[in-house]
Amino acid sequence: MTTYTSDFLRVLDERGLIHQVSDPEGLDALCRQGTQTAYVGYDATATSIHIGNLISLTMLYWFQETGHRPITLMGGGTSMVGDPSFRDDQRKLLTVEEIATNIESIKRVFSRILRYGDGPTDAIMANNADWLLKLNYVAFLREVGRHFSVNRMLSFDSVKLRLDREQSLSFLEFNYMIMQGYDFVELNRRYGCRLQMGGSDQWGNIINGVDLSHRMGGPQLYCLTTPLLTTASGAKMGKTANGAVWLNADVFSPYDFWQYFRNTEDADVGRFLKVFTRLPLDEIARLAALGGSEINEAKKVLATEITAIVHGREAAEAAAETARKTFEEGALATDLPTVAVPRGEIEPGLGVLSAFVKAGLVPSTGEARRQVKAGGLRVNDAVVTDERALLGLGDLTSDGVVKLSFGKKKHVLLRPE
RNA sequence: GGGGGAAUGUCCCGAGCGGCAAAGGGGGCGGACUGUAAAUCCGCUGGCUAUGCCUUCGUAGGUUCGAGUCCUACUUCCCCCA
Repeated sequence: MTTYTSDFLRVLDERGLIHQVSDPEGLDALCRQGTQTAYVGYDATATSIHIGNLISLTMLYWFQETGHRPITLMGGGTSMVGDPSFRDDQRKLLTVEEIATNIESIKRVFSRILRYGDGPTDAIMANNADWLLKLNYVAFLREVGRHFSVNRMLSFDSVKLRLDREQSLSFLEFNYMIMQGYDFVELNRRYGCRLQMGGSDQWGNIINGVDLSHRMGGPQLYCLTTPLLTTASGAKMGKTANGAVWLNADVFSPYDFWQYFRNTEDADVGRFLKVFTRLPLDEIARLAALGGSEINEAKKVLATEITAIVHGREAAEAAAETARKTFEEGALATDLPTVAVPRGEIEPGLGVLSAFVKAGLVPSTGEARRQVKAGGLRVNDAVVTDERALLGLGDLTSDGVVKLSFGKKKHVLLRPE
């Protein structure tokens, strides 16, 4: 299947967002028959979703753009269990309160990307806690559980890792795929949802839902997954020294977010532009073709466009400007990430090592000490050579801050107050 | 049901005669070179109020001056027999 005739699948295909489709012809035909409904499920296991999730969210965006109705499903119920897919250990169990907090926090990003409301193609926010938590155990087993074969469940790649690693897979977690399968059927009943999308690691879970619908006498459902994004040198995307690249500004600043994409490898620029931004394909082709150091221009466009989608145009421009001042002019950009320090701590002299820890640039004074030896720390652009040096009010620049740098790229301003 | 084996540095894999903060990789971070890229080379890769102190080898006890290393029980997993 190489040529799609529906707007939706054509766009996804052109942008390299399709990894696998359960029935390409069938889905293509369906998408041409007026407004359809599709969903993506999001775990509530953290206070924010990350760039891995941004891809599926982008698919929902294109789904809506091409005249359909997207559903974002919050895993209020499934997060009580935890998805064991491709994990080598059990997740820690979340409390009901943690899940509720996470959902509230996660929701904020969705409304930037999708248009919610009551219109025919307005997005719907659903929560599987609404039906999963009410289920009666035995009734559920008889109605749904009987359609699942344990033999088959054990054959899924998603649990292989766990089994091969000789780690226990609890019955609790084993139920996850059943719940997710049931979600699909339930969303079909409630909203006529016919398609579930997700990352390629969700294929098994989604297919279970497609299967379950069959067995329960429901309509034909479809599954579409995106490729797992890796960088050209093979690393998984979205990991930094400090953890994942989150979409919520309070856990991962727009500036850091912009920087993350600014540092994209040359070989990835074209692909990332297609996957993450909404720029026209001919414009992307032009940018990706830039050679040598000119490709840096394309990286800036990439960074600004994605940041604008997630954090808004204004925040994106600000991040770009801060970066320009810092890296291209070598000037002090006053809106670099800033950490406030009580005046009382600086006045008597604050140890350089603990200053870097306070700024969040290094995790411990031990690490700071090592970095001094390696020449990786700088105060106001001067390399720190003495680990016992003290920072005082005399180190404040004319802007009243101290600029701390870790490596060439990470900068934080310390502001006494 | 019986017998044998495994679990190591809270990223992963993996050595480890009773003196061990524990070999070696991978990954990650920093430096050099560059273009805030890749590749390459070099260094680092438990914590701290630091010539010392504290916490780490599945969990809990025990033997010992001293235990990752020996003993006992437990947990999880693998293999063989039934």
